[in-house]
Amino acid sequence: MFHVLESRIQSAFSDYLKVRYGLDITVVTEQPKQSSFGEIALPIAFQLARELKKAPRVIAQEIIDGVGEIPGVGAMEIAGNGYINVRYDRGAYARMLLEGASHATAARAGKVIVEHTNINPNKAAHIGHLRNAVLGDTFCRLLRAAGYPVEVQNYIDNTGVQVADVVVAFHFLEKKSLDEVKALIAGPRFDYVCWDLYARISSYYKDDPESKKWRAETLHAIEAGHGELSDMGHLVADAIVECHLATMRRLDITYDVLPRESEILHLKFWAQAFEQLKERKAIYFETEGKNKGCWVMPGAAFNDDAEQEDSKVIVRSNGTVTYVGKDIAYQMWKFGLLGKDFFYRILKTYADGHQIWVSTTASDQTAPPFGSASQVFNVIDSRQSYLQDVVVAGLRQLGYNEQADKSIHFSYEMVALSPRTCVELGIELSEEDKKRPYVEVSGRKGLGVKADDLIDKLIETALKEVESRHPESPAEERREVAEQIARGALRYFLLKFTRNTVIAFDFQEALSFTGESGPYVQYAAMRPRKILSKLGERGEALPDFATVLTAEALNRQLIQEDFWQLLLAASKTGATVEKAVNSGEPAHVARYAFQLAQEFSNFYQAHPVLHEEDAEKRALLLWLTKFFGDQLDATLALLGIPSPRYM
RNA sequence: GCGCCCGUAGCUCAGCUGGAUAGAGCGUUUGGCUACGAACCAAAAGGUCGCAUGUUCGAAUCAUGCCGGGCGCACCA
Repeated sequence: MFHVLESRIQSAFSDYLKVRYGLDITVVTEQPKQSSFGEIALPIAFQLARELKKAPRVIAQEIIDGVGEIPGVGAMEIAGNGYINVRYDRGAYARMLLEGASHATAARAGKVIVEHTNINPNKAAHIGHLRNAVLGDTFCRLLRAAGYPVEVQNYIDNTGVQVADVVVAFHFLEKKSLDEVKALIAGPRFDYVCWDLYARISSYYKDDPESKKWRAETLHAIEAGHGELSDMGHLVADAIVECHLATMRRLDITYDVLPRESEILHLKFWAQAFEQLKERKAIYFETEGKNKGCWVMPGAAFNDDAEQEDSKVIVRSNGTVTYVGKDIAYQMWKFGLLGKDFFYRILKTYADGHQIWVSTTASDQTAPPFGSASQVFNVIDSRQSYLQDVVVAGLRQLGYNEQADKSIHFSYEMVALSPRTCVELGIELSEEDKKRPYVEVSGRKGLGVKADDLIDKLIETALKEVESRHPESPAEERREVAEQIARGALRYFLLKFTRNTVIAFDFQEALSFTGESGPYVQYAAMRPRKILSKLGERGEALPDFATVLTAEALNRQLIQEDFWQLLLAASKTGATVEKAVNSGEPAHVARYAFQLAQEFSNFYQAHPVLHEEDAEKRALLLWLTKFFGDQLDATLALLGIPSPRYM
């Protein structure tokens, strides 16, 4: 609601400036430094001072006098050297909130695709993958809240080197047959088995470089798509994808469609893209130098200043296509530029009816129309920004400038480990590493925190707390609450950092349920519900707010500053979502949730709602309680965090 | 060597489309459960915003240069 009034003020000002001074400028608004200055501050007079050659205060006065009445605005005043501070009409504003004035966000046209998770299906997910998935999933929720139709994709590289390596380990190292691998898949934690195996084969390659020929052989078989090695590749990849889906499900993360690399190959997506790239001279055949015999994209295409920047190989001299090439084809498909589509089948249907589709080479199932988006967000680690630049350059070279502009690398920094956590995990550190603020994880070495281990640990920690506080509750229910708290703790922990901050993962910090944490917010969100249910237990009903709390009554009550500030804070959800979507920063919403929780905890402490005797004030307190509870729950939902019924 | 990111309180981080007295959490010290549950609240201490120059009425925020740290720059993904 806050931003509705804010934009109303902005347009009133800009209309006036146009008429009065003939100026067409965008009016910026800010939050005043101190709440006592009002709700909105406009530094517009400073902006105009030079142009109009007048003192800012004089200009500010002219504007205030001229701009006239703005519905919902109570007063405007000049402050400091020429700030214009705007105060809302408290009663009118509260009344708008009370009536639930339609701030229903308008649906926006143009599908947005968000691609996230994208874990190589060859081992268990780790903490870094969780950051990717939680960021991507939360951003999807925010986009939907802002009115965008969203399609969630999780790309599966099921024919790549990493899958091949695990197949090599099973087949050549462990001499396992297909049936033996199937037995392992049926057993517990197949993704953990592969995690160790992947580390083993990686070090084996190092000790015995000759063994790399196994990889080449396996990769070739997988790409050709037949034979035992290929079958095993599919078996492993499909099983690991199931593990990943289950892990993500624990955090309430799901997908619409899983496009797989095997279909990109077999449905000849690349061949189609290759023709376009050649035809439009986006790539050329190199006849000399180190890249002789390859199709390459000139360095100038993706790097404007460096002349000596190396070209990027797209097709190798042996005729196979690189990952970047395949990614260009995939990116073209996302925008509907390829002239080809996958076939699809339903991979699974969840209890709530949500279906996950997966690409396939032939199908008689009718799938929703996937792809053909007008905007694409690729949630990918910042370490891959160079390659993402090449992909976008590919679109541009093909003449798809509009799509290139709408192709966004939603990058984030890695999750490393704090030295203390390394020690806990039994990872040996060099003296040099011990002094560093963080240590990078390595899948190849098998170093890292597995996602499921972390979630288990969080649940265990939460369960202890819940058990000590609610010994009388059924065990099953306590478990459910503990799971919700764990989910809240983890998602909040991963979201509270802005994207370009390296997270030095630390168990102690992640397991903390106090201070700026998910459980703190969940705890605060539980309190309004508790108050309202206590009211019911006393046999009292909620007053009819709409009749008791007239604009006059609200004005009387909201003179009290902390009530007004509280209400104001809780009305900024929409503004926060908008800001987070525009800046691509889910952390803004996480911080907002924490702020709301703080405000309410404060209120809770200061005003015993049910003990209030003055009827009008009591009605206000109850309404604030109700309103806050709803806003807290809604904000948590935006973050994918559940609100436990008790804690 | 080139490119991208980071440097703000003891620690971990917000704030960066320039704007009023630079903010949180943790930790430290102190106080608050006979209240709608203390996973809470209140208070205190704690800052050359890496350094320098510039632009500006005004810089943590923009520009340039330096210093320190991280990550990229494969016919791997």
